[in-house]
Amino acid sequence: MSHALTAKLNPQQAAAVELPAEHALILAGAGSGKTSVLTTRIAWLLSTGQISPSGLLAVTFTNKSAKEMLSRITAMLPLNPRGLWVGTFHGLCNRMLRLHHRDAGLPEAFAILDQSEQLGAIKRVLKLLTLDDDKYPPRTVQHYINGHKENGRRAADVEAWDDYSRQLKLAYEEYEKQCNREGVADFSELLLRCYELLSYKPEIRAHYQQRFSHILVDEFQDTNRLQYAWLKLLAGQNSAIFAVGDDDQSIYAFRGANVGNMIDFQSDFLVKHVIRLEQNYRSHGNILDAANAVISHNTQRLGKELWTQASAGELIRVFEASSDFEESQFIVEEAQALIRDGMAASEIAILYRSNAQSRIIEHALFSAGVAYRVYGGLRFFERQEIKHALAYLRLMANPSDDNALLRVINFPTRGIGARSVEALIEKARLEGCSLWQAACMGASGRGAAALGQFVQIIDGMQNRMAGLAMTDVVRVMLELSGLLAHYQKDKDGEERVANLEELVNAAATFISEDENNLIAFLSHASLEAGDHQAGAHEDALQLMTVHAAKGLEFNAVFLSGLEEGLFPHENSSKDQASVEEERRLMYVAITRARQRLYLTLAQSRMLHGQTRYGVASRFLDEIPQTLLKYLNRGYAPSSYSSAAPSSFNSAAAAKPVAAPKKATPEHGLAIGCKVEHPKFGLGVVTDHEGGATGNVQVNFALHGSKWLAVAYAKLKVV
DNA sequence: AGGGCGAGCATTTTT
DNA sequence: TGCTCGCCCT
Repeated sequence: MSHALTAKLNPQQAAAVELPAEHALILAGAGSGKTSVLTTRIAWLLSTGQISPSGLLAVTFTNKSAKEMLSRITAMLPLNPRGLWVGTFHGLCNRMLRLHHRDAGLPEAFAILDQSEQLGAIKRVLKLLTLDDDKYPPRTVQHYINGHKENGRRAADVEAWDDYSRQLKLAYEEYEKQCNREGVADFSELLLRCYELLSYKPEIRAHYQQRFSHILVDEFQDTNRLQYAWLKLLAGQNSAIFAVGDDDQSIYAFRGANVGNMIDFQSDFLVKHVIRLEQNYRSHGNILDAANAVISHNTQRLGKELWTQASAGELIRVFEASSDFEESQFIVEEAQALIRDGMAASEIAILYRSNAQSRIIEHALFSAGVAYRVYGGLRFFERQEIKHALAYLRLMANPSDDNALLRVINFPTRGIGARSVEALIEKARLEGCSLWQAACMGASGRGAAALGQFVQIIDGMQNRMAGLAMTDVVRVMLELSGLLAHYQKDKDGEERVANLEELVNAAATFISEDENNLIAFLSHASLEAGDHQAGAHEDALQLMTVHAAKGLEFNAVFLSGLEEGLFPHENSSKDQASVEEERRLMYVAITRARQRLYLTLAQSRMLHGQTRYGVASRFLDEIPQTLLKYLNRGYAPSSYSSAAPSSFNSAAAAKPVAAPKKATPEHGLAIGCKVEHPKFGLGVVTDHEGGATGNVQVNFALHGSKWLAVAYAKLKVV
């Protein structure tokens, strides 16, 4: 039995799949077949009869990987996917909380707040407490609250020592109260609430601990403290945790991921089995050598080196452009050449460190008429009209949801202005009730009629939804709320109307195992915001940040903006730890490429409305020269002309670029000149003033930008 | 109520 | 430079 499943695996993969029921850590390098190992492990456990489907819990970070895992398991074994506990951390916690909402202290129909809704809720709290927006920016407070929750701390557990921290703590306390009153949970609340449920309810904890004999975790390096604690609690003494991850691909520390969990895991759980998957099935040798060379500069590693049976392949192509404009021209022409040679556009990715870099590339692609797709835009359930519609649906499920009520009480406009809303809020505060209850009590003065009308609308929806299928519930809502009519009247509302109709389809497609469809549908909408953009499957060039590219692979990859300050980002080049994270990001970027990798940089770049002159990224220097092929080495700052022909068979030539506008001063240190300083090292001249006896501004690779007196600074032109 | 405008700001992001 | 946010004006 096991032979059939593991036949296609290499010895390390097979060993991992067939490990005994004990804690294990699988260090899976990029492209080493980790998903195969994870899914085959599950199939092996099930098919050898070691566990039944209900004894298994597999957790991932994204819905995409959860779906991928499910479909691969069900392809190997005939199983009902609904019975399997395979999902995201948030999805699984939501599932448990719905089942035990009473024990968790949540209403049955609790709503899930996404990031922006949480921010809105926090703004209301801050307003209530009359905290100054400048001193307590909502985003900061949000970060503060989530940070504490992700470390398992309730407001009561937070220490406050001065006025500032006392106010923050107070805001957290008020926010907690507000969420409880309204029956809503934000994303981190799902995890924390579930963790507390398991901590405080021994019988529930015992139930799940006995039930799940095997817990499998994907992308373990991305777990935060709370997720780790949750896993530990769930595992108890009897389950085996099978954790798969890659410390070298840990790129989410900024949102709480704690790579240290991998080390803690080994000691906390006395892990006996550590298996390294180092054979890479994705990239050619030169690409892997480059990745290995770069990542070897990191000090905090568990240790791993990728290798491949594939040939060395092509050299990595480096293009140093004079400007960001020229850089994007180069990328577009080169990509067009690849497409002409038969490569599918969707197999070509253009990666960048920050979203702002996409603009100029998009412009170049647009001018050249090349189809492209940018990842990272608004998603379906994040659209304004969909949010409005969902708010009505939420009110139908739970009218005490003040967030939802405030969103739509006057949308479409029905004469409930800011004054009426203020009065309503005040009334609810005095009565200690929800806005809905306050609204039901009726209002005095102007606006009373409008408020009554709103109450009737919601009541009407609730009355008519009984016994209806989800699609009809959505239709009734669109009708009675006036949303559909509103957008139909709007001359630019065509797309929004189409999206609302799409929402009806989404409801139709949504088949739930849950008995209360509306609540399940709303959870689904909050937890899976949907695809990033329409046309996902068109044949188009793929544009995305390096972060977004994690987990993906392409035949050809352009990695742009390889300059100090951009990549590594200047905000991350101060301390060693963040430089190491940037380096892991570089490692992720390089390992996305199967056959061909381009590294591009620009000497000058428009950033925040100013032209900046950058120095080549340190990461470029960390790649052995023998792996690189400079497409335009030996350019001169005043006339770089074209690159050597570099594509398979075309001469994609970069256009010559005009010389710098400012006249060259007498000392010869023109803008763009590379110089070396005895103390600060290498840099680039970015500005000058006062002629031969004046000053020059130099942007040093390792010390940032400085003004220096030409007469004294021992600058050497290099 | 909704648009216009100026100020301020500007990694990375899933759930 | 280009966007978002909030405020003010109509």
